[in-house]
Amino acid sequence: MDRDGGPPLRLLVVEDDTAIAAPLETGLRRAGYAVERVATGAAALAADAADVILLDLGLPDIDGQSVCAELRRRSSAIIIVVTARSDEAERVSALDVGADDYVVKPFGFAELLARIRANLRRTQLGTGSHLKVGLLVIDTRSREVTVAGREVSLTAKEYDLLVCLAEDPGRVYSRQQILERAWDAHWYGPTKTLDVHVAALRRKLAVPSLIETVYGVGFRLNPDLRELKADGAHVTGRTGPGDERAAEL
Amino acid sequence: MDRDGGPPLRLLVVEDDTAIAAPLETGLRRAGYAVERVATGAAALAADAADVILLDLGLPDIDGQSVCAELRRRSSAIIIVVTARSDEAERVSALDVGADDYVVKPFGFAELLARIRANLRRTQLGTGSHLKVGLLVIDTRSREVTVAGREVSLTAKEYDLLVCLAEDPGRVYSRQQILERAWDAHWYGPTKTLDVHVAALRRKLAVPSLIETVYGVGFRLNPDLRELKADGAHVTGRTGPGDERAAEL
DNA sequence: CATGGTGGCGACGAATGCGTTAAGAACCTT
DNA sequence: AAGGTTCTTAACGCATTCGTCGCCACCATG
Repeated sequence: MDRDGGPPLRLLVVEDDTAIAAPLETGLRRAGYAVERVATGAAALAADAADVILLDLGLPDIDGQSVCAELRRRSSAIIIVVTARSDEAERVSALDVGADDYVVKPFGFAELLARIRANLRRTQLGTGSHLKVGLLVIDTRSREVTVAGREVSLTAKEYDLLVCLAEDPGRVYSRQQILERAWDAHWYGPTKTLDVHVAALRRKLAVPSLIETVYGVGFRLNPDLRELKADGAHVTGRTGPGDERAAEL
Repeated sequence: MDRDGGPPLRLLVVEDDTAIAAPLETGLRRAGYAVERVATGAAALAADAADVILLDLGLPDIDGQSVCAELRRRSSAIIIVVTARSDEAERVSALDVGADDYVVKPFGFAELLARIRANLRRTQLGTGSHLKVGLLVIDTRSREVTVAGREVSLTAKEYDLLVCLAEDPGRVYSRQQILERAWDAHWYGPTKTLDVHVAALRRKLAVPSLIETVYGVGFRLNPDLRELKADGAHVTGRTGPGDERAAEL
């Protein structure tokens, strides 16, 4: 959890509500970050350079989106915006103007740490704002997605869903986990809508085996798909049903 | 919950009702956690650092939310609050001050374990993604299972069952225990279905001695099976021509 | 060695999970 | 307000998995 070696990463918290900011600050400090905190957009823009910026979009002075855009203009820091539950539009537009990621209130502290780490990992790997999984390339800045070089245009939900899976290729996510990440933090209700979106995604990506179904569990992104096979076949890959033949190899 | 040979995760239970805490404690211990238990908020704040904190909000001394906030201030542990069904407001505010998740009373033990695991997975603290027992390797991230390097594809129940046994190799689990963990917290019906699944597992794993039967008690995973011995028996190793049990369902 | 209790496993119907299509609801744009 | 997207829900058919039953093999007593 603490990354040892090297100077501590500088983290800027932009949050006006002290009740939220205070525990956040100490928690992040504990996790090994050098934390600075400001309460307004103006102060954020005046603050020292940071490696990671945690930006609440509901600020008292300047509207969050402008702050985000301006911060991006001045620095290449990782910007993670914090949004209220319902505000999908705001979230998307923040991402459009340069945020790298978002967390939805109320968010768990552990989740926040995980998101920070995930983004750090990505940028330190030199992949910048790109998420690559075999044939699939996701530009998280522009929200552009290409499969085998061909660009695909996705809706907001489709994109979120895909990014969620792409953040850890090969890992199996339950429906609940996906819904919590790409829909709402504590989704409660039917999960059928997810299937419909998965179907839409598969159709658009045009490589059916990219998103695999793990029967009775959930979905995962196929990490081993390095080239376009003429696999006209439909449906799923791995964990096939009663596939005893796996025993001989 | 063996995280690649790392030390056991430390788990703190904050609960004043002994009738609830005691079984919880033993159950969690059995699941591989190093459990400490305290009965008051004050004691919780004084306790040693933990990786996971299970916090009942209805404490006798300090109000739960303050304890939660203070715990978060001091540690980046995963905090899971326990609330009564009705108390949604309290639950939400606990999440606001830093809790990572919640479970609602009355909760099933299996659900609790699942919640804990889910959060560990999320934080990648629990990246003990590999469960190794001799020939057997379980990747809990991708749910891939290999025996002596051969990949085996399992159904959801088979996988759960295997993981349950693999979490403490060598330990003998009663049928009831296994059913409660891999099926549902309160299973009262016949236990015959378990036998059928064990049979399926043995067939798929193709190493019959991996899952051992303890007559009159239950099952256990054989922890001492370090290599594939081609001892006399024609059942192991390569899928022989006459061995239709491993080759066909 | 007979006997009752226990475990192994094939088979089959029931239950569940999944993919798809289509229709309504909510949203954004014009 | 109309026309377009996008999201959600319902419905249906198919595929897979699960739980039960039945039969036989095995074990532990006396």
